[in-house]
Order: sequence, then C-alpha cells, then structure tokens
Amino acid sequence: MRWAVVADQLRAMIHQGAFAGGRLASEPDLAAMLGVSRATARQALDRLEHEGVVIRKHGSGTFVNAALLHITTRLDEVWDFAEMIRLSGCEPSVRHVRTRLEAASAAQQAKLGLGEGDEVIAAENVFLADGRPVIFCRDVLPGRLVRQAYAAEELHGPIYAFLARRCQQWVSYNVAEVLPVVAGRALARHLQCPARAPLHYFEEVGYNDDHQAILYSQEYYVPDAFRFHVVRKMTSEVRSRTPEAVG
Amino acid sequence: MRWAVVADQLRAMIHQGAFAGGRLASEPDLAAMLGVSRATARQALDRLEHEGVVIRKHGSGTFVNAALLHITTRLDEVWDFAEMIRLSGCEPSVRHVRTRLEAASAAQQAKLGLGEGDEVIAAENVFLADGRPVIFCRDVLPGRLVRQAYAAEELHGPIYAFLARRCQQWVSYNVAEVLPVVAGRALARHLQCPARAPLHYFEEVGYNDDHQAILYSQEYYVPDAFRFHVVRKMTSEVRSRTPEAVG
DNA sequence: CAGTGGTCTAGACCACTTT
DNA sequence: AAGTGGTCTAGACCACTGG
Repeated sequence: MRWAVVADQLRAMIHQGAFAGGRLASEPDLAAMLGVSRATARQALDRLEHEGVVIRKHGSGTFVNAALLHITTRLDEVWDFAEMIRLSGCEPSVRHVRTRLEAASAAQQAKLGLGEGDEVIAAENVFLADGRPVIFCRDVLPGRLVRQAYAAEELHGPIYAFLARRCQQWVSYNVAEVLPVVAGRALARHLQCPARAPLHYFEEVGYNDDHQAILYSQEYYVPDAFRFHVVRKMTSEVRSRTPEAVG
Repeated sequence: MRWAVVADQLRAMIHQGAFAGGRLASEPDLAAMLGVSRATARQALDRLEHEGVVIRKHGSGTFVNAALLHITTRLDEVWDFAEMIRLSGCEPSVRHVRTRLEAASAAQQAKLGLGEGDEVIAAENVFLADGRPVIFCRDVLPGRLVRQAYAAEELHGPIYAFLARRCQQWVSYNVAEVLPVVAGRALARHLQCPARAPLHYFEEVGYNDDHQAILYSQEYYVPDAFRFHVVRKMTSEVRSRTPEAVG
C-alpha cells in the first residue's frame, strides 16, 4: 500500500501550496521525486483524482482542483457524525433517547439478513452541533453480534465505537437510500424543528469487510446544518449514446 | 482503452451466468482467457468492483455481487432522465413549461462563472413516467454557448441534446447538492402532488471535459417514483481513527 | 501448502496538447 | 517536435485464505 502513502504525501504537498500555479509536476518527475515507479505514482494520482483533489488533462498536465476543494460534505464518502459536525465548524455532542432489545421486525430481518425470532439492539440518539439538535439516528444491530458484556451507556452515542469494542466488527461501507421526508411530531420534538419541516432521511445498511450486513440505520438530518454534495459522473451508456444525438 | 472492452466482456459474461457459483476465474486465468496481461484484466476488474458488480476477497477470489445488482438508481452515476424513467420500468415523455432568455441573476452568475449583464437561457420542463409527472427541471445555460440557430421546440426536452447539437458542448460530470424540500403551490401543480409533499431537490452544476461550468440545473423529483442509492465508503481518516477507539 | 488477490517495477508505445 | 497523461506488458514479490 505504498501508493496510499504517496497519495498522502501528494495531498499534503498540495495543501501546503507546493505546485504553485496549480500545476503538478509530470508523472515521471513525481515518481522520481517520491522514489517510486510511475505506475505507483499513477495509482496515487488515481485516488486523488477520484477524491476530486486533482484534475488530469491528457497531453497537458495534472492540476490542483480549486472548485471541489470547498465542497463541505461529499455524500459518498463522509459519514462519521462527529466528523461531519466538526467539518461544519461546530462542536458535536450526543443526547441519548432510548435503547431496546427486541425481536427483529420483518423489515429489520430483511435488511440485516436475520431469521424469525432473532433479536436486535435498537438504539436511538440525537446528535447536536453546538447544542443544537441536527441528527436523529436509530441504529439497529443483530444481538448475536455482541460478544462481550457492555454498559448501557455505551449505546449512548456513535454505534461504531460499540461495534468495534463489543462486537469486534467494523463497518467498511454503507449502502444508503436517500429520501426527502417531512418531520412528524416526534421527530420535530427531538430535532426542535417545526412539524412538516423537510428533512434528509437516509436508510442505510452497513457492511463489514466480508460484505456481511452488520448495521441498519435510519437517520434524519436537519438540512440547513449540512450540505450534501455528490459528484455524478457520466455513465458509459450515456456517453456512448450522446454523440448519436448530435448527428 | 482495451481494459474497457475487457470490462464489457466480463460484465456480459457475468450477466449471462458464466461463473456459476458466483466465483470468477482467477486473475491470471481471466487474463489468459481474454488475451491480455494481468494488469489490464485487473484494471477491468477495478472498474467492475467500483460499479459494485463484483466483490474481491484477498486470498480467496473474486465473486459476483448479488446484493448491489438490484439497486435501482445509483445517485453518483445515473442522470439521464429518460434513462432513469426507463430503468424504473416506465415510458418517458416530456411536457414543456416555458423558456426564457434573460439577464443572469446573481446566483446564476456565480454558479456558471458569468459576469454582469451576461444572458442565459432558462428552460423549464416536466418529465413524465407513463404519463405521470415525476420530475420538474429548470435548466439554465449561458447564452454565449449557443453557436447555431435553433428552434424553440429544441428546448422542450432534455437539455443535453440541445447542448450537443447547438452548442457543441457535452456535460462530463455534475456536482450536485442534494436537499429535501416540500412542494410549493406551483410545484404541486406541475407535479400533480399535494402541496407540502416532500420532494428531492437537486441543485446541479454541469461541467464539460475542460471543467468549465456549462449548465446549472434545479431539479425536483417525486420521491416515490425513484429510489436513489449511494454507496458510502469509509474515509481514510475514519478508518485510521477507529482502532484507537477500541483500545 | 498452493492459490488467490494486492502491490510494485521497468520499460514500451500511443494519443493528445502545446510550442 | 517535445512533453504530457493513457495504456499495456511481463515479471516479480508480498499478504492473505483455504484445505
């Protein structure tokens, strides 16, 4: 994973304002500077381009991307609540709502790949930014995952810490469905917003490195506290079809 | 771009049910089968893994992904209205609302990198699925992009065709902000939904291959007509910080 | 242990942009 | 024509998984 180190080095150099003029050194030069082969340097640059840090132009050069650096939250990458709140310039805190150990509902069974009668832990928390409620989150995880005794308070906050400490499980990626909803009475109370106010609703399933579902989350975000951006790339089908529309 | 051909071949083979049991041949074998080097085969597999078609397990093998294949719409990839509607199993059509040539507002100037007094074309259309309104879209493009005479009807529908035919411009990628909103009276009328119903709102800036902003779009989606999914990957910072929380 | 994917190298040729 | 990124090759070694 030397390419990851190289990517970090390049990211740091870019942030520190090396490459004045916005243009990076050529790939062979970068490879020589960093003491790796061009292929490894390219792998690092692939990563930076994917992140939007850098733009490559065939035959011309590689350039620092100015526009994308200011995007506040990339929908497809960031998903640690405290991190997101901190990125918004606020101090994060948590208020626990409730925790329950119960039989999995049909929906929960489907999302988590459980069977009839399996139990789940359902924890509800509100996350605050500078004391203002901005996220309501219901985390559901299979009871069988728990491998150690735990204190109730460990479910009063980010579930990832609990998954790691008591279940030896780490979420590697989520698949989330994004929906617009309006706040009901209970949500409006938890988030201190008007009833029928629009909210982001994310319905997520988290998977570990083995692609097993280990977490089902329902998250409601106050929209004016965050800005979710996504870079939507041309699909190959669209790209190949468009020229026909020209002729 | 031989790797793209290889990726297409593999995608087709997977779709046709080769690799029974869900396990692909090994990378050296695939390379030999397809007559390319292992590096090229890997680049194709990288693409398929990114698309979610395939899952690779270190030391074990490469497997067909069952779960992700059924996701209806990936938020970060698909964005051709007709395509999206067709993917939902419906027949797409368009109803034109209005077109205007006007001085760019301050917001439009900022989004499109325009100056004082520059003109824009603003076209509003409603897209229908099986005759039911599902998207309201306002497309704004700089007037200076237009390089040929055009008929008013060319703005009654997808803007990409117009951009290609009359502006010689092609959108390469979008940067979209995703927001939840509630339908106002005008929107409710256009989309034939109740007032205050929740809607997806996408505010997008489209860029060409040279990373110049060429299109500013405001899009409202009826949420029950689409399902937007996004794969959210662990960021490197989160990944490196989590183990500390364990100790 | 053998087989798998993950990484890296050195070198080559191509397509594209700029001068 | 020179320099750039895009692609491809052949070969090597590693880390991980499984029997």
